[in-house]
Amino acid sequence: MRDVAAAAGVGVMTVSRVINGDGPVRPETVRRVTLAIENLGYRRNDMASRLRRADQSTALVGLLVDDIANPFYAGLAGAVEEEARRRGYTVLFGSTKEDSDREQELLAVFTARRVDGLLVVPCGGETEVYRAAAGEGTSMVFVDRPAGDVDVDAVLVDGRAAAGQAVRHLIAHGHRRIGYLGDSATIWTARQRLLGYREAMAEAGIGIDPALVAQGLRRMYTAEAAATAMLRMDTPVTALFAGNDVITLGAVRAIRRSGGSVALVGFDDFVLADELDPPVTVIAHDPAAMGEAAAQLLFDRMRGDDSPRREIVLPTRLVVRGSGEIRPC
Amino acid sequence: MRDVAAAAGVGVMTVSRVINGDGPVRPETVRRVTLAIENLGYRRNDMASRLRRADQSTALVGLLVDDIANPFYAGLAGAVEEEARRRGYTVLFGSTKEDSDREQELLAVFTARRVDGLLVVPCGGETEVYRAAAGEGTSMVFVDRPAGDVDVDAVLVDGRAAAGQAVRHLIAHGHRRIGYLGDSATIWTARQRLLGYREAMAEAGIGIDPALVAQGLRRMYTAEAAATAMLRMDTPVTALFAGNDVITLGAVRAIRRSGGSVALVGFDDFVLADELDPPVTVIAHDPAAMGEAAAQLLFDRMRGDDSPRREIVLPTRLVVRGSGEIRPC
DNA sequence: GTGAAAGCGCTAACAT
DNA sequence: ATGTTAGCGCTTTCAC
Repeated sequence: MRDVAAAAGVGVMTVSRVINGDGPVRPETVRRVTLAIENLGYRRNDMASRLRRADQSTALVGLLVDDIANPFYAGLAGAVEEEARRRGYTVLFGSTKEDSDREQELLAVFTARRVDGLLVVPCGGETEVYRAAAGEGTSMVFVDRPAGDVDVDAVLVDGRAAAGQAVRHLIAHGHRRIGYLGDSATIWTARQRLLGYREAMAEAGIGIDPALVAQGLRRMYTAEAAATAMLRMDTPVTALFAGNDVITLGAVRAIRRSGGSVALVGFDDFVLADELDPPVTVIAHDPAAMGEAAAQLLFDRMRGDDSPRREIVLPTRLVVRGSGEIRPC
Repeated sequence: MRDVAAAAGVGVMTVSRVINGDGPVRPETVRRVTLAIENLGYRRNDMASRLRRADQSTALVGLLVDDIANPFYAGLAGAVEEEARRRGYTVLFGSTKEDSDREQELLAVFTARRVDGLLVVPCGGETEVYRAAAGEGTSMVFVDRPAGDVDVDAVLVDGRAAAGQAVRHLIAHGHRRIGYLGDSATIWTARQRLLGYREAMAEAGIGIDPALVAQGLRRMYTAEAAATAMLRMDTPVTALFAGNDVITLGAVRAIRRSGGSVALVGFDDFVLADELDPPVTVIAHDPAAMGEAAAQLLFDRMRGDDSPRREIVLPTRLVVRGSGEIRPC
């Protein structure tokens, strides 16, 4: 910048004014400075600029998801980036892989960079880390899950009600031996969905066989194995409820390989669900809508909205396609 | 930091030394400073710290993809983030949505933030922007596609050869009326794949009917419509080659809806490809491997490797599953 | 309209 | 082992 000022024969302050396009500068001076900038290929250092600025804003938001490679979080991330870009913000992102240490590390890195806002899919674990990360000019919004009793906005779906609806749907089609396939119990959404399953079963007066409840399924193949085991029991399941998209894929594979006709309702919609045979009945919701809502909430907070904690519950809907309407033989 | 220094009764430099864990400080002093840090809830401003540092590194890398919501780029992003995190770098990301203006804007934002490295899936357009972005302490690597004649490393697959292999595979199964469904001709990969298609057709002495070449398909539904049109011609296609994952999904839908048995080979593998009926034959390659290779190359460059431009070509393989082996009736 | 000086939060280079 | 001074690249404040 000093070089530019020297080349244009002006002070650094004038260069600053020209770059920022504010403050009074004579058109002729603007031209000279612009020319010098061109010639020297000068580009302002945004970090240095922001350091001295009054608003103390970095125009940075951090996004922490379970795993960006998962289509659900990828869709969410796409919406978040879109909202951020529209407002002139840049997105830092990280995948926690459901590891608290890693989450804490990423949170520390982001806050050290003084992000203005934080969008977090919290993994189960100590909630103290969130309190430490938020505050002092850093707003925070939870996405997909809340975290303990932390006083932070959250955008969620009612997985408990939706899972209940899914399981009641299976029960209505004559099933009583219904298997639950879910993610780790450390994850709030997984617990909620299991709760919905239990409630629907209890409502119908069906006792729950512990062998029909598989938890901790983090990958498609483990889900497939768990589903296969349930299909090969002495008294096999006649229906399965799968707790998320990845698990549903595993269940689809297991059912197809078993050859039998077993009912299935999955949580989360996915591409090609309607092209499988049978098409897969799911509890659908919109990851992009979730990202957008969360981003909007976050930017409201960043703009100074200090109203009480808000919890936005997005709708889910049961998409009937065929796999969930198979009756037990 | 001054507050901490005052509270601990030391100079700011001692605080700096304690935070960075280097330089000689008496254990007793360390304790006092650490305590003051705890009490005041002090956290170093990473941006300010890096501004003054000698290496002039921001520990930031930028990732620019077509669309993060697309599973292919999401997988790539996951690998990039993993490699970056391992090395203590943070990832900024953006989706260009194949819009040159948007790409240029994001590149400008990233370079203004002085990212140490840039991983870019370049969209077709002026190549001048890349020259402007790279250089001056910012390394750059292209992923998935090169850009014109810009002297920048690239990690690619040989889409031309792979597409040729796919089309020859269809020809070997007796097809002559083979439709090409591809993305915009502005995209290098799309052009390469079309080239492979043309070459394989020419090799077999099959003239290309322009009506069988559909380009510019950016979404599943447009691809579906284009495929449907080819299936409903007076002399319909007996086989389709789909230029990417999204287009393949559209083609699958079109074929299933048409009810006929039309052969299909798709570019890019996708989840559930083997669970469809018929299972989909594809040209498979690994987005995560691509992200990893690109990140490694980038970090090598950032470490000062100034060897001539490298071009890493990752392998593809034809995964025979059924849809590509259907013979014309 | 423009420039000089001070300072954002921190570290390099030298003191002591 | 610790403190002091200068300065990273920029903007604020205030003087001209």
